[in-house]
Amino acid sequence: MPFFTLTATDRHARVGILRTPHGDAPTPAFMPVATQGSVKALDSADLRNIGATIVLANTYHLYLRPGVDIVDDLGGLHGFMQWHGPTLTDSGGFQGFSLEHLRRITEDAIIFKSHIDGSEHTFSPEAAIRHQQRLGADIIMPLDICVPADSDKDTAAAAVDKTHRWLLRCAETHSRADQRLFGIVQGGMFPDLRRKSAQFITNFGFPGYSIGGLSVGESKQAMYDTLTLTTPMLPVDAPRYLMGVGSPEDLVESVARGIDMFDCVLPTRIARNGSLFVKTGRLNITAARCKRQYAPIEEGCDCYTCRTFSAAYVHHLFRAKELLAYRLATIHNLRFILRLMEEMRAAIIAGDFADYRREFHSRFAPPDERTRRDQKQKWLASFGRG
RNA sequence: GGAGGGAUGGGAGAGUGGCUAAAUCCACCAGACUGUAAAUCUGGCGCCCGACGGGCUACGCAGGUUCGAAUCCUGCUCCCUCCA
Repeated sequence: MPFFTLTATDRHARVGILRTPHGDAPTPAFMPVATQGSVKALDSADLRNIGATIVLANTYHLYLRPGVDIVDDLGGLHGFMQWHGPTLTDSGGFQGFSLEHLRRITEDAIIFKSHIDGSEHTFSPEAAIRHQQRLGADIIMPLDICVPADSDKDTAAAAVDKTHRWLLRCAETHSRADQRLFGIVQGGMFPDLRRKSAQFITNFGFPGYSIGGLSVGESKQAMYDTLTLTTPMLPVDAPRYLMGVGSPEDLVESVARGIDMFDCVLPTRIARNGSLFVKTGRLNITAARCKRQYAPIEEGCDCYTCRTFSAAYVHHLFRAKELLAYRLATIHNLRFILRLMEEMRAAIIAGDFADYRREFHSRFAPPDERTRRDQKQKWLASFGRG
């Protein structure tokens, strides 16, 4: 059986199936993020119950703690976290971006100063692959270089070239036939760089293609434009994975542009901070108006939280800082996203994805983009990074 | 009965003549979070106004000193500790 099969298309939007040694995952697929071997606040039974089919973990974090040898000893990621479905690991490339001030990049590797204890760790392309082979995920990523959205063209071009050189080294090191190594397209917001990257990478015939370097500070329009341009350059018969994306509106827009796989911390992170997805947008559950909302968070939602508890209860749990708040909120947000994926797949199969997309945007209001940008800056500043 | 100490904004608690509508923390109100250094962060938080400025009322109560008082003085009320 092939690794990936397309089963339906509706203009650019696609439905398919991903086959791995640990089971299948229908696409478009959303992968909840289990950075350190756990989708924060949930266990694998919860994941199964909300309909997750494939999850993502992070090589850098698991390498630092507990160490890939321990994960390996316990049967790899699957045995370690007792999730027996499909898995994917990120290489640590993104930490070269998110932990910018804790690393330096040479021709050979990304050299990190551990965010845990300050110790130094060299992530070469080869090491990133070796570690991922021990973690044992079904799909693995090459070590790439991700640059901020406002990078100038020289910076973005240099990152693309190095990503390409590293990709070859990763492919050379990669030896486990049961793990699929994807290629990653970079290129910042520059159409010609994206084109160049897509051409280079597709030349080598990877089983799947990731689009990296998006959702790194650019406007939504810039991201959508880059996707519109990049996706058609990738082979139709391989899965396209948009890395790190995940707001409901972005998922819909990306599926419309032909993306098959996603991962994002947004649903789980904002859940822990009391922001919950509902039909019309986001609901801050800690808001005073929820104190006496005896109805569920979202009427008609099929998640465990909404089937069982009132919004007032979840509101109370957050106010009281009860740990259950994080689990119930995470279950709700992930279920919202996974249901969104299910609905999109159904709409594509039915051939009315355009209607679904229109209907979605007519009711779902994302946060104001200016506010997002301003708040994000302040957030980074609070970390001592501007 | 005697000797001390104390009363500050919703709570705790700084502040002992102007830089104080009053630190800080909590609570409260609102917002943000996109391949997770994130159960985090950012604002707001006396009242009023034609508001990136202005006015009014405020630090137990009542007076007083001073150009100016939460801060000094007098009296009162209440609270706490110790001694009898």
